[in-house]
Amino acid sequence: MKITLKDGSSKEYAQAMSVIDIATDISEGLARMACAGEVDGQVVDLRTIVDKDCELNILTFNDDEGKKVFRHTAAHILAQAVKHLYPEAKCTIGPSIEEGFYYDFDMPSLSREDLDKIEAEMKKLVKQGDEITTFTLPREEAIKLMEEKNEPYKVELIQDLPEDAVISFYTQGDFTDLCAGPHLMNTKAVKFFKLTSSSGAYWRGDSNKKMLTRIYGTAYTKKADLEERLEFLENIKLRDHNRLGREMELFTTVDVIGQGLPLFMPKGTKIIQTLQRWIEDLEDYEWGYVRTRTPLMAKSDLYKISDHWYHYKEGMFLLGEDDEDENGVSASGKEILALRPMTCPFQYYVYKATQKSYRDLPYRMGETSTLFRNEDSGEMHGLTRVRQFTISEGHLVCTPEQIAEEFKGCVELAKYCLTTLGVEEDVTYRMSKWDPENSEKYLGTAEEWDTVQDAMREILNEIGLEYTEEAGEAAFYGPKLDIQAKNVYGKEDTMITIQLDMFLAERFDMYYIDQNGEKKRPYIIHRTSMGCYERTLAWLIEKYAGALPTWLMPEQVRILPISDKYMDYAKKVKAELRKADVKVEIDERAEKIGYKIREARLQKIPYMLVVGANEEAEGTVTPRRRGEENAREAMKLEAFVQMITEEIREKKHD
RNA sequence: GCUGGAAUAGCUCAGUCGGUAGAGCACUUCACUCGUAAUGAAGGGGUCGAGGGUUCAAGUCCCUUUUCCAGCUCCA
Repeated sequence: MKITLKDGSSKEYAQAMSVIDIATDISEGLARMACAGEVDGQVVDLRTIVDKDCELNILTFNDDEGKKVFRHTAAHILAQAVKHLYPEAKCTIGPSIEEGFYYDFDMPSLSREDLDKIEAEMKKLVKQGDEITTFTLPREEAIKLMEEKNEPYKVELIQDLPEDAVISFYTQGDFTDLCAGPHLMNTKAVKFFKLTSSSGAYWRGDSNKKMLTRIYGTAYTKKADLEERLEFLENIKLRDHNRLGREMELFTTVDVIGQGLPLFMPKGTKIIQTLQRWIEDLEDYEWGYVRTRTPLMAKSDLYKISDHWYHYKEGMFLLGEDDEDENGVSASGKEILALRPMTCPFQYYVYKATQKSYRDLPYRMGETSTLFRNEDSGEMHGLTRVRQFTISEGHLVCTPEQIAEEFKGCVELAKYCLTTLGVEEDVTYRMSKWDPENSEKYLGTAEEWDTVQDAMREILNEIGLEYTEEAGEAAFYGPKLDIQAKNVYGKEDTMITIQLDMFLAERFDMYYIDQNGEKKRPYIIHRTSMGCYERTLAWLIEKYAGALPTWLMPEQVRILPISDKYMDYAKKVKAELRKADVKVEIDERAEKIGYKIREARLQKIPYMLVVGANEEAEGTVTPRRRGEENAREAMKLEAFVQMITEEIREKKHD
């Protein structure tokens, strides 16, 4: 193989390479494509064979960096193809993303047919195989070049670059783009790609700016990898909770009821009830919580004390007139009520209702709390983003000395919940900090925020948690530890949150009496143990493709009599299982056994019990476990009852 | 809120040039009483999301609107 350097010299390597791969010339900050690939069927990482003297750092597609370069080049080919077919289109930006790339254009929106045409043009360009070259220009000349090419967005991008920035361009054939690089050496490498979709996207991610047309695509070095990816995208639709949850009759929506207001059907309700009973008992009997039950609405006065009225009014549903004066009184003289978007101030008044001593602390309040948030119409999604939802809400009021220990307890409880549900491997931890650039969005001063954020960081480090830090994600009253999970499409949501609140205790004048008989300000932790039930159910459906662990299933066992001659025995089996609190039904219909089995399988029932002459004669059942249908062995009814009750009690999952 | 797509029986979908609304599954009834992924027959079921317009005539064309979907923005 041959690698050409910027100065024109080249190096020959002994291996004969067949697949195109990537190299980056670090010393010049430029990218070059080299030939790499397979030797005796093995993918070779070129770093292992490159002569150090040539100062080449070779990236392959196995590196994240290599994937980025490869797909970023695919984005440029897309832009070139779009300019060929739509000369009026204006280029903006086109980065690589996880498993693909996109490019935003100022142009009219596109249909699938349009995407197919663009794809065909891209294939032509790839086949043509233009060399990709680069050059740099001083600022003024760079602006001039983009003005000549009538690319106003590029001009804006250059103007926003630092004065002393080196402004680089990449050219392939008749297309030149402002770009920091690096890129492949030649377009012919990007053989296997697919434009997956197009949609709108705001220029610079700002909803006040123009809506552009974004084209998404994905690209791979191997045909098999591309096909595998496309198949994966097809298959995840089958796990999508929004589709599966409706198919399984867990929930539905009704247009006259409204957006973001799902209706739980009997099966979905049963699952949530099981989760809720588990969480409430866990908190109360193992973690020392007391339970509260507080109103779903309150006068605006309450939210003014908490400051929600000023920070979050847009997100609240107001009852009554909404043309209220500064005192929250409407033109008609009626007081404004608002549905609650959170539980905090309600539980604070439970705390305040009786005088607390340091001996009462920590005071841990739990509530299965329904909240209302007026999300914008385009934001709702299935069960993960709704306007009314129910969370395992809680507030822990403690002394300064207790705060670290209590915070750790909350993390431990959250982890226990995740582990029990079998999803602890699927989450990431994020410390959500305030944004000093936007301090008006938050209560308090920079010093106060630094103090409490340092305190949280110290606790997290003591626990040994792996976490990222992100500015601008905090609540207005304090920093959060957010436990994040991705849905099947890769979108991230907060599943659990644990927050330090350093301001509201003072606003609500909460205190306790310390050892010296003096009033002291407590600290408060806001937290959820398993977050929002709607979102958790969505997550579990996608995690288990609808086949939830037995303990959560609304129907755990279905008895399938061969014919109604065995109905009496079926009823006896059912009674035994009911006695053991197993959720069990009999399929009493006069259908053939094969038909009943088919239906039970489609409904992902954990256990089917086929009962006929043999079972009746011997007092046995023949359990057919979900997913292991071919393993069928008769066992005594008592043995089955014991087995399944143990599985349910221990909340086993696959 | 923004961009685009969609909405026809309970569900999944077909419906050509504007000319009497269809299939499969599901449901009901009857027969069958069955051993591990669909027994057979018959029947019922529709203001074609809603409102308006064009037309002799609208599921089909136009406008408005609601909901759902994919993204963007937002997520205190």
